[in-house]
Amino acid sequence: MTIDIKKELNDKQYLAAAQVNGPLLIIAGAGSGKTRMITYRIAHMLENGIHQSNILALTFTNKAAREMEERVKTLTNRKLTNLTVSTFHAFGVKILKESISHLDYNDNFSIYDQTDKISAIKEAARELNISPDVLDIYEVSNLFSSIKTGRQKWSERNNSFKPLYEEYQEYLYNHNSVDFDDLIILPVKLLTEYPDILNGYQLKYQYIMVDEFQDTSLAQYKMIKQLATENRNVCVVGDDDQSIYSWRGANYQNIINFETDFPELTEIKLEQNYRSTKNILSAANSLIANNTNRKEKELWTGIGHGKSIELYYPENETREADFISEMIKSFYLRNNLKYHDFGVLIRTNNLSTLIENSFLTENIPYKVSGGTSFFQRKEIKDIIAYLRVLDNPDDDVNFLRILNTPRRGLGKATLLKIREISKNKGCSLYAAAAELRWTGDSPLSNKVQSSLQEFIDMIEEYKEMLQDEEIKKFKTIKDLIETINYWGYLIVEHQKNEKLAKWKYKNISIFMELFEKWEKNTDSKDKKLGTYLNRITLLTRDDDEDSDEGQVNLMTIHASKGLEFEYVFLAGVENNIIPHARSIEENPDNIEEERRLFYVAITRAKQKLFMTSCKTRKIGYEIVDTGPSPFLSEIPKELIEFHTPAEDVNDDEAMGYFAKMKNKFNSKDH
DNA sequence: GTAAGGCCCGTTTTT
DNA sequence: CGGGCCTTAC
Repeated sequence: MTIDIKKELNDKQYLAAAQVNGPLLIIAGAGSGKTRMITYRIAHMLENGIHQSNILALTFTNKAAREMEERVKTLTNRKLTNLTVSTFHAFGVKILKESISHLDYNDNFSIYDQTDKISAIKEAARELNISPDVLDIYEVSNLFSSIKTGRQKWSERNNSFKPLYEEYQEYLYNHNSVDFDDLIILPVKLLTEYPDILNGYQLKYQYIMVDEFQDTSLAQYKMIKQLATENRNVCVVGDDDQSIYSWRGANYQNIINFETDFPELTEIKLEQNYRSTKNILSAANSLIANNTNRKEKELWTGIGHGKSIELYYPENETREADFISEMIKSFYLRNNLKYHDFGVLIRTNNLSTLIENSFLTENIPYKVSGGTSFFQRKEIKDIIAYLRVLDNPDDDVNFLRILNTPRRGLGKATLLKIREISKNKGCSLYAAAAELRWTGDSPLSNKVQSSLQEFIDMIEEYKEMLQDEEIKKFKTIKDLIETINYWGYLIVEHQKNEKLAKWKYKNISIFMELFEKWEKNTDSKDKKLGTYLNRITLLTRDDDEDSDEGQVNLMTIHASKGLEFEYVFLAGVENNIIPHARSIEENPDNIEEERRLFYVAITRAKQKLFMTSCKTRKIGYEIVDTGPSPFLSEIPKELIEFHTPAEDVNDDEAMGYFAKMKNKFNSKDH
């Protein structure tokens, strides 16, 4: 079967998909059929005899990667098990798996996420006798990230953190662990310092494609450049107007770097929008025109004007949530829409709670993406920590997490003794604890001694079981959870809230289901526990493939990039939320990035856009008068239908509201 | 030495 | 309101 890409694509898209050789820069406006173009481009390559294993497609999120892979598979009707479609970070893990031994790491390294990183920094601070409360740990963590990725240099202002940074690095190294930044930086190091390794990858990946190029960091760009510099078959696709990750090191400058490093490039602009109505697109265009730092472009659409954009001013955030629910319900019933045709977008994760509550009361099926990831929840992290230690005993951060969770009488004093041995012997905490267990004239009380012994023996036992290929790991882990009596722990910890305990335990069951599915899945050839652990550390949402259907999508604007919905609700369109106060506080120039965020939000909508701007909002504990987002005034008035807050709460609703409040109050105070 | 209860504070966005 | 950290109670 051949695919007629000329017929399926517009002229510009065709040009982009047909040019397989040489560097290509594609500026693809929102909704310009970028994914479609990329999909066809890959299919076109495959049809022209390029082997799938020679293609590397890099994306930003797991979701995007999965989607792209699916689409290519469907289009070409091939299995494509050797096509590499991956996020930057997952690709980094792959390189490290293969070559990290050159850097003197073991390939069963642990990946530390944000939380683990913070604990590691705290540990490092302890080593240096820096009391952790003098540090703004969050800030330090960001600084280290900037230093590591080369975004910032040591200067007089931050020099004082240099010893701590070095200690932190040593800590990671000693515990055979890497952080998220390492997943990019270490591969770059390998590719720079080992020409053989570089050659190997260049030989393998002769055709490279990068999606969401505007969101790549300088380090990620280096990686691309290294891989592509020999073959020069590299296609990057991006839209400077949708660059919303600069705080994480994403750099618009990369588009310029690309132009300098690959001067022979072809540049193609995709400006026809296939997604939104004229009204929505005009609003987006007028808004983004206020940014100074951008590539000139004007998106246009062949679609009609469509419905007007509507702006509502709810009294407060509860009313806002109820309003959104009501609207979704009524449109769902009247307009023959499915629930998954609705997208509810928010600037910050914490805005989701009330909306979720409202969906729950109204029985609207929904799905939140982003936010605290499933795998970041405490109960899941606890179980993962056990698995981490079983896989990599040097992993101190996770050892610390499980040593006394569930409580087994191994507290501060015991830990101090373990630390001492670890320090003297230069070994991991686990090894130190294992040694302490046998010490004859133990400095520990009998009770503690036997508890420690039991703990270590248990770990050893499960370690052995996991190595036995005959036994299903799923069963072993399930067994482990029972042995440590995690359920009992949850009950004790949440005595006053049995529901919470049950919910948490249910999460663990879900986790186990996911694991079992993974283990059973014949597609995954590498069934090592560490492979699974490293995979899930990079997941933010629970990627349940088939559950997208029939559910309203609730997510942050950041998470919505690349997606589209028939109807979009944008909540919290208020000053200090978008643009976010913190962002402006940090640097007034961030206003442009906030505007791009708003732009991304608007351009998700196909048919209809609703915006809500509350008059008051509860922030922390107090009720604050809020003003509408200043960006609203950058959209031509005639495009928006304003709904003045005329309708006050009617009596019935008011009663309902107060009754709810009263109940809430009563149940809390005995 | 460990665990339970009191007190303060509130991470923008994510791999 | 809930989680992390510190103090006090066993």
